[in-house]
Amino acid sequence: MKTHTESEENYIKALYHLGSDNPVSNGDLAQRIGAKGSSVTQAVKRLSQKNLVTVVPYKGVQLTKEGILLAKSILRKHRLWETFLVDTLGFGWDQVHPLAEQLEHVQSEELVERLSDFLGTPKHDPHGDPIPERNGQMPPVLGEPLGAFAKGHTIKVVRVEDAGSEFFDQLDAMNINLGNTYDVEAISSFDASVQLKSPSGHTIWLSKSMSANIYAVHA
Amino acid sequence: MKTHTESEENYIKALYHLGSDNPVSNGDLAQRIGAKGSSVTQAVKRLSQKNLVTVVPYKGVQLTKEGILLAKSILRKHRLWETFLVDTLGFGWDQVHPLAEQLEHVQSEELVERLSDFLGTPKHDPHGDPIPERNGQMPPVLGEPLGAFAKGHTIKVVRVEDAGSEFFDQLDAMNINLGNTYDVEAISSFDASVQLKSPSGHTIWLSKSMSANIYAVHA
DNA sequence: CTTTTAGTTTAGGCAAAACTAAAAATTATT
DNA sequence: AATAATTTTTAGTTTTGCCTAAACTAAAAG
Repeated sequence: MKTHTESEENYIKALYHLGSDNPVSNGDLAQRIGAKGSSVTQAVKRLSQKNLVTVVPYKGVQLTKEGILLAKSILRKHRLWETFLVDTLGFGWDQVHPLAEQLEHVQSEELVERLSDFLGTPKHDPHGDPIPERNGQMPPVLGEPLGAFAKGHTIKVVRVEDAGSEFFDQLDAMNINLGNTYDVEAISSFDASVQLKSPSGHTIWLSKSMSANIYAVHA
Repeated sequence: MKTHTESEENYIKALYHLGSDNPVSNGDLAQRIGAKGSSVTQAVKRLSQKNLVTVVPYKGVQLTKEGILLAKSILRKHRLWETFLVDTLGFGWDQVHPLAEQLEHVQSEELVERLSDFLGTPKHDPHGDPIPERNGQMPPVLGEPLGAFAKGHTIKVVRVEDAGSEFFDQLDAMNINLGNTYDVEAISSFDASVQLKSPSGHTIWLSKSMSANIYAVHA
């Protein structure tokens, strides 16, 4: 696999995130990257010359098969590094994203594989997101949003969506972590807020915007 | 501490390596960096605008106090990552340099300090080179070249100079590692080659060019 | 004391990657 | 359908960092 610039890799990542099936608009991509539309036009031109994307002017950009594979390999690195930072170095799960963004650009197949081995070939990162495998296969995306469960069920938190540091602060304040189990006490039909009871007996109220970013399975 | 480009950091590193006390010539720096002299002239101009070096045209470049501190912080990262790669991920000591060159550019004070803690705040890297401390203090440079010891003494290998992959291959072939002890059986006054006996009774002959890159202390 | 040589700097280009401003194409609205 | 609003592209700049070629400096050789 050839080597790519960080900028290229960032565009590939962004495209993958915005959907690897449907074409992505210049504007959406610009917003996600944090650049102006004109810069994006130039960038995707460069990417298409490397066969990482196909561009239809005025219509949109789409990753090629090669581009998708590259995206997954970057995501693999990103999520393995996040796992390392949390599990091995003791960072908080709200701190690791910007660091992983730097580490994911380090080029070395062997490093990635050794890291994966060292971590025990994890299938999911500290946020519960699936870590792509060497071959590009994706482990399952875990859980459903809390709102999908019915009153009376016991659930286990398995994933949280990265919704900014305030979200994580809130989770920490409520002592909510992956693996925690709760009884669903109520789900408001009015504002979709959720009421949980922890095994220690504490009751937790979650707003809709909180609960929508928390995913769980039946315990 | 401000943030610097990788190119800048590479120049700072090179300058430090070529000697932080005496001024360095454009040519030496160019060779070390792997760029042309003209590129170096421009680069050091940029660096001097950031107060990282002082330049006297046609005479030479020298790191400022600020530059030396930056150099040490990069070296600290480099050597901590090398330690991690060897001790934690099981890389060979001959493999880690290019990887550490990438990892050393990751910007995060906290990451460095957590890494150091995780590794047990090592003072020397897998080659026996001193790891600068947070404050810039340098642990001792270990050992003397094998040729400095006299016949009959028992010595312990504590450091090897990075002299390319063939050198490391040779060390591996001879099973020479940091911490190994040997008896000095002979030092040739003719070609400065060295003859060692390992505890297991094997005798090893080292050419001058080999022994000059191997450092030891009295065991 | 001039000339040659080695080393350094300037000058001018090129590529990547960003920007602004203006033109063109698309989509939405009367 | 015609016009307005939005989006995208083009065109021209900027910065970083490299290059080659030409000019310059300093030191060594004649």
